[in-house]
Amino acid sequence: MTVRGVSATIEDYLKAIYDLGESGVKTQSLADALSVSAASVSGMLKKLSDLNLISYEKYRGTSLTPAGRRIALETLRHHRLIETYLAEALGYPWHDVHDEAERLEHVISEDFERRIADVLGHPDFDPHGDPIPQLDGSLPNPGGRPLTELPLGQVAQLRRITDQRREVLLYLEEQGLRPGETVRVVSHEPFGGPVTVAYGGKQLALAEALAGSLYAEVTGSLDTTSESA
Amino acid sequence: MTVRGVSATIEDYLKAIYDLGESGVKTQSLADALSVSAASVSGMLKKLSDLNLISYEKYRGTSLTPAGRRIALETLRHHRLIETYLAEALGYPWHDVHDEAERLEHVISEDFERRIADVLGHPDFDPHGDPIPQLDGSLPNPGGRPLTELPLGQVAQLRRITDQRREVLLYLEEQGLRPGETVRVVSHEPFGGPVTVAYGGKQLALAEALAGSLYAEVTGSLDTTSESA
DNA sequence: CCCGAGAATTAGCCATGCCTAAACCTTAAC
DNA sequence: GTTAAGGTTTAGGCATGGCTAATTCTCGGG
Repeated sequence: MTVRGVSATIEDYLKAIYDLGESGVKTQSLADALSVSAASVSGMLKKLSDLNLISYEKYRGTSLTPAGRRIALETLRHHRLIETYLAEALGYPWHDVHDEAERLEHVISEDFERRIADVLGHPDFDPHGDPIPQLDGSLPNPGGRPLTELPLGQVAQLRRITDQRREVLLYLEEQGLRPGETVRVVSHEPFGGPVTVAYGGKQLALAEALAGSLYAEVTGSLDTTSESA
Repeated sequence: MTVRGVSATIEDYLKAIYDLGESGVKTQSLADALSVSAASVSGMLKKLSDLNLISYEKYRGTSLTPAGRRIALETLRHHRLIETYLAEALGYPWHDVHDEAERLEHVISEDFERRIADVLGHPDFDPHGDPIPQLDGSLPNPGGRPLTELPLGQVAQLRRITDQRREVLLYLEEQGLRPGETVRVVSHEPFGGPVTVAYGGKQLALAEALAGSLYAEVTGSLDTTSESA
């Protein structure tokens, strides 16, 4: 168990429920997210319900109680602060921070949390652009829209990548596509076709699903030239 | 379980066996060190023996095999590097690093270890003056002798405090007695009497047992004036 | 040499979380 | 409205690591 009186496993369940949505989280999606059998999830949901961390009606899905949400957000804050610290202070590449943070998040003290937040100047976002839950439980607004929803030719700044898979992040890194980059959507083929994005003098065609996990903020509202509209 | 294929519990047992001595470590001392019942220790010793991490004859005490020692040293290296990092990079006070390191040591990757070692310039000693096991398995020579064995009046530099108790470290810190300080033993009363040490313009009388856990290195071999010999 | 004290081990049990297999709901299609 | 499929829960186990109580061993003193 961790510093806060619940086990690391429980923290992982609450975190997973949190980012699977506001309510009606299904057993099977949790099982998938946690790489665990549905039966195990059922057992744990019973337990979390007894602990008043989730509300749960059998066969009906689950959602966090305020107490459960609080723990989920604290854990997420740990995770994202650690990711940021690993990148900023220890020079970790972007795509390597997740796994390390996944283990560290459960064992650091509040003191540790405070100290790295101080060193980092109380950041709002982690290296993937994900918002870091604040001490008061609020979430900074991440802003931006998925590349799939950006008008063609619109110049925008890449803000966030929500895909968590290491290989995907590694690929984007290799292609030089990371938060902060200025991008422009050149084309978006219909029927699930690829999204082509221009940035830093090159173009890249992305699967639509992947493009949907990249969020960019419109900067100057300047449209541009070339093979856009 | 940790990065290295054994559980955090096993790492703790091996670490405890390691610093309880070269051989013939007794069940009860392990139980005391780990705050666990002697029965639990017996069970675990059986298991560690099956894993070839210790050699163990029932009722005869135990000692580490090379494989066990390797894991103990790796864990200790983690622990002491983390302690050093917490103090140097995050401004932890001396007496707070132990508990935090105790949890972190089991979950950091080799990558993390390498990065903090780099940042710290591959130190030989942690904030308590304990030697940090090196990558090749060697231990830097800590040097120094216990204050109880220093000739009266001998000027020496405080190198190491082996007592692990937080309250004790806090006390020494409050008294300004920390590694690096120049000290001189003023008196040592017989029959377990206190050891009085002079440093930084003040004097302090320490219990003999405590004085025995403070190690100092003779610097200039100058004896001095005043109420010495 | 024997005996008792104290240390160590075994026996039997508990909690946590995981698993597979079997039973059970819910729902959508007919 | 019935039914079959699929998702969910229950039943029954396993591994880890802890506990207490009972047993067994070792060793020093007589």
